Amino acid sequence: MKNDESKPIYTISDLAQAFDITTRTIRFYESEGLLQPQRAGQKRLYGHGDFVKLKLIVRGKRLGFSLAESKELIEMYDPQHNNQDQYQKVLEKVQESRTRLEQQKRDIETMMRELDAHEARVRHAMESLS
Amino acid sequence: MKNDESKPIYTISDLAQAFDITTRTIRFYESEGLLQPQRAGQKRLYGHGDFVKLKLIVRGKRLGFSLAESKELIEMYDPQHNNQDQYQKVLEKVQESRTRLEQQKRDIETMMRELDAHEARVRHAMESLS
DNA sequence: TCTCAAGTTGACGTTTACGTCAACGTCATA
DNA sequence: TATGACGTTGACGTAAACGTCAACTTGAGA
Repeated sequence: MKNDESKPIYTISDLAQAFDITTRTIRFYESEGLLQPQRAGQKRLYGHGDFVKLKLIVRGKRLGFSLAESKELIEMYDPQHNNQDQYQKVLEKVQESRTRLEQQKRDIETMMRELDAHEARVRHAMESLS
Repeated sequence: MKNDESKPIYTISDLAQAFDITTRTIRFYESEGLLQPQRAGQKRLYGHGDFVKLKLIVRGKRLGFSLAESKELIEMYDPQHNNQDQYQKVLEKVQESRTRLEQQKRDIETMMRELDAHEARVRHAMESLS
C-alpha cells in the first residue's frame, strides 16, 4: 500500500550532474522508453525510481550493456510489468544475466593476470638496462 | 632470437569459425589496424600472433571495450611498439586498465547481489500463491 | 576445361547512442 | 520589463562497428 515515487524530486539537470551525462542523453533515454518522468507543465520531474533506473543504466554501460538490454533489466525489476504468469520468465532472465556476468568475471580475471604478467616483463626489461 | 609468427597458419574462415565472427569482421579489423596478416598472393594468412590478438579483441568486446581500446591494448603488449623510453607509459596504461577492470568487478558484484535479491523476491511471491 | 568454394576489393547501407542546432516557452530577479 | 538560466521539441548530423551486395580472382577437384 506504499506510494513510492513520492519524496525526492530531481530536475533533469540534477540527474545529469549526478550521473555525469547530458540532459540530451536523459531525454533520449526517455524517448527510448527507459524512463517515464512526471511532468509539471512541460517540465520533467524525476523521482527516486528514475534515479534508480538511471543508476542501473550507467552501470550497465560500464559493463557494455546496450540500452535495449538495460531496458529489459529495468522491466524485469519492475513489479508492474511482471505478473504471475511471467514469474518463470523473470527467473530465466535472472539466470541469463548471471551467466553473462560470470563470463565477464572470468574475462576480467584473465585480463588481470595478463596485465600482471606484462607489468612484470616490462619491469624486468627496465631493470636490465639500469 | 625466436622467430614467432611461424607455425600455425589459419585462413580467414578458420578464424571466423574459431571466434564465431564473420570474415567481413576480420577484414574490418585489419582495415582498422588491429591485424596485419601475411599474404600469399592476395589471400590472407594468419599466424599464432593474429589468433592471440583476435582472442584479446573478442574478450574485450564481451567487456565492452571499443576496438580503439583493444587496439591500444594490443600495441601495449606488442614488444616492437614499446621501446625503452615508453616503458613508463606502458606501466601507466596497465594501471589504467586495472582500474577499469576493478570498477567492472565491483559493478558485477553489485548486480549479482541485486539479481539474488530479486530472485528471492520473485520466488517468495510465487510461493505465496501456491 | 569447367565449375565451384573460398577469397578479394570497393561502395553503400544500417543500427546504436548520442551531439548539435534552431526556435521557442517560463520563471526568478535586477 | 527585460534578461538570463533552465527547459522543451523537432530535425539533422555523426562515430563506431559492422552487414550487404556486386564484381572479380584463384585454386582444387570432377
